[in-house]
Amino acid sequence: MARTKEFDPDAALQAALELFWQRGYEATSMADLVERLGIARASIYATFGSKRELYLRALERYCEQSDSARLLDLSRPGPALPAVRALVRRYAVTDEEEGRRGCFVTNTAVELAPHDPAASRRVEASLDRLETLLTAALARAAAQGELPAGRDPRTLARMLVVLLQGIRVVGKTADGAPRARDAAEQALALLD
Amino acid sequence: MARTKEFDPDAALQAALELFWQRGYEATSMADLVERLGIARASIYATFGSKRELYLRALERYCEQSDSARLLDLSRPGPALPAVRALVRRYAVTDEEEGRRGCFVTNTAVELAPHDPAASRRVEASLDRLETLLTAALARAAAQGELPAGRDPRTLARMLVVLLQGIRVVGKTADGAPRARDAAEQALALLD
DNA sequence: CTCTTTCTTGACCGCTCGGTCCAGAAAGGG
DNA sequence: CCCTTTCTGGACCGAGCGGTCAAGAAAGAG
Repeated sequence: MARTKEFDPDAALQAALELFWQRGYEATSMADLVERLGIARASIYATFGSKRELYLRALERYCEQSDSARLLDLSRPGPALPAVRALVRRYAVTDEEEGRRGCFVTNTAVELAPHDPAASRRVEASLDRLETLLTAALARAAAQGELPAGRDPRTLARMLVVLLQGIRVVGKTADGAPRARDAAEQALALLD
Repeated sequence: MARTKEFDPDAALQAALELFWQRGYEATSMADLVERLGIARASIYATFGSKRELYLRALERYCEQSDSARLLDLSRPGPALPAVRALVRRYAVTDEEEGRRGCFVTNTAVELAPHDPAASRRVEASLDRLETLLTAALARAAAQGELPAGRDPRTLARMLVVLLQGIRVVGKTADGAPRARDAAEQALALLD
């Protein structure tokens, strides 16, 4: 009935996600996006509405991707504690470029959440989701006798969630890696 | 010999600090600063050079202020562990406005450090300083028998530094407070 | 008082920002 | 094949950006 889109909106969203993730919201201009996505300005607006809406869509996509990846990591049958440990350690060991980029949710929490309710809600949802997944894994660990007595899965999960956010912050600086690694190992000592 | 300044550069810097702290670098315009500082645009440029230099000066000032406050907190003679605990807890319990503002160093780490070497260096210096202060306090605690055997003060300090950064991140969202509180208490369990 | 020097003020600069518009291209239904 | 509909590309928009400048006001030295 009418002309079809020439570009793949999903690929465009992914490209936008990567740019916003790397540079943040304010520091990314529409001109940057036009260049990176390889499509015209008007097509971006026709497809995504506005810069802010595009950002929020990208954030949503990021959350979906990392949520499903973490669900996979933490829900494998068998021992639960090693999976938790592995996840925390993976946050702690990153190369410098990865560290500079950090976590898109963390970045959004700091840059936009304080004055953007929609962004804040998504950040909150993402943290909740991670906390829930970790709590479930730790509860499973407790049920399987992997956890010392007297540890509360939810409280432990909260500590880990907060610690992971901190790791993404200190990872932004040049020599953040050793700090992050030590911090992760020390926190994991609470699981022994 | 010549006309004297009519405004107090120190007060102006403090006002700029508060504005940058609240809104971040990119989201604060020179027009905002002119309005808030109550002095003319050109006077700001004559005194501080550029928006970026003003920001870095404000950051430096913030670091000096919080460093000396924390030095006072952590260097009081007597038991060292309660001071550490109190500091961590003070990070964890904040009202909503304080939470939204967060920590200026954390904010800078996320927004500017990845692409501004000068900002990155200052963030790093501030984290180093906090780590050093905490390490010293924990070493003192260990020497006074307040700490369980087998705990390394530096590693513990790194864990706390990272955790505090995380607290400042989750505090940005609406219901971050309970998460932060639980996380702090759980982490402090490592000091028992 | 006058001269020199610095500070203050607000108009002004070129540029980039996010966002819109329109003319033309392309695709499918009749 | 043509007509309707949507998409594309780029020129274009007003607003706001960071930064500069020139003219006048004020203060101390002589």
